Amino acid sequence: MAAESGTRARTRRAIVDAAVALLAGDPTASLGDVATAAGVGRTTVHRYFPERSDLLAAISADVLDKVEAATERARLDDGPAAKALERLCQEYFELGDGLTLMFDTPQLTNWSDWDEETPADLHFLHTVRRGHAEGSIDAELHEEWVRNLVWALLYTAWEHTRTTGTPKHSALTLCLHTLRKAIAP
Amino acid sequence: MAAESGTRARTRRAIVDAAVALLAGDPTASLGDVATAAGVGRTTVHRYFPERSDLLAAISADVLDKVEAATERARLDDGPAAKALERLCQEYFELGDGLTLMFDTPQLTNWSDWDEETPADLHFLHTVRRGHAEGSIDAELHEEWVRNLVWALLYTAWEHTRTTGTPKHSALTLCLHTLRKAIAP
DNA sequence: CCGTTATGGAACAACAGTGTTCCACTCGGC
DNA sequence: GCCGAGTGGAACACTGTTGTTCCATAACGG
Repeated sequence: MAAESGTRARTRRAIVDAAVALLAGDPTASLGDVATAAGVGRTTVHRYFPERSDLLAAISADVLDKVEAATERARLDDGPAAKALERLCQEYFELGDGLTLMFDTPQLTNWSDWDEETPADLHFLHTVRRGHAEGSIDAELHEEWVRNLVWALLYTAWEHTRTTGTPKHSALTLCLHTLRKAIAP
Repeated sequence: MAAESGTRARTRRAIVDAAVALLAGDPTASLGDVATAAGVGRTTVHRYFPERSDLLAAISADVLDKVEAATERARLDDGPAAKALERLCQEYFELGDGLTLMFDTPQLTNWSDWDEETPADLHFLHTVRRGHAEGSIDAELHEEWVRNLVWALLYTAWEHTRTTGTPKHSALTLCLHTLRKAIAP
């Protein structure tokens, strides 16, 4: 795909970012709302994303990119697997709204890209197996369960900040504390 | 409220039950879909619940009732608090779709009834505090965090059965195993 | 068995969201 | 400054959902 002009790239980003923030709060928000939140006209949104599904696909790809990048940063292959998962948890926590969105908008993850076998996912599952082998992760907990558990804890942590007003770092601490104990052998 | 005729009570139940099952899968399902799922005409749905919000309110009340009943059955005041929470987890797990619905349809819980201070909720939080005092629950984990954690684990367990095809009892076992370790001091 | 009670279906108006077109505008970069 | 890329807004048709009304008919109960 040809490189977009600076202006267009910036507008596209504004729309996608606004959409993520908005849809995280209300997955049924209208395109008009997205346009307003992005500070652009509804027409412009349609210019970039002809159909709603196109916008959703773009969001999906965007979040996927961020997840992959976060996974890279966690350096899953370094040190004990249990510690690696904690690092990953910290990185994922930073994804914020993107996290919430993925969690309660399954239609997004069932998209073309997420063949349930994204590189990040495979790397994650592999790390859990490594943890099982080296004894740093409870062998009773199946790989998929650990994956779902991590996502659920992250979602809970964000939810916790929203409902109780707990500062983010405290929520993250609780999240990591809980994860550490849960996966310990 | 005057007792409803047997027929009406039965129809009302069919509609509410169908709505819970359907909305758990897709919170945006139309009233027509609900009617079909319940095996009644759309007109009939409107006869019982003039507006969509009326149906939602009825569902909310219904789920709330079931939560209260499940909480009763768990006998939270008996034995160690940690064990009590495990029993509660088992009872809540049986709520099935109602669980999913509450989890990702916050608009329901923000309804009139759920003043964030339902009897079941208060009893739950009180039990956690008891656990803190008697030392059976990790004092680092704030009451609200434990509550959110339990709900998240339950949701995860159900999600796990759906995506991996794991039998329900296995998912519940994983859920309880994880909870036990997470809240242990 | 007969009347009340409950239901299903069709038809309707109203509404919100979507997707499209067109035109006037403004902003950025050469 | 100028030109074209990029934008905003108005207007439109279209769709699906909602909520309403009316009537024929099925089911239930005494």
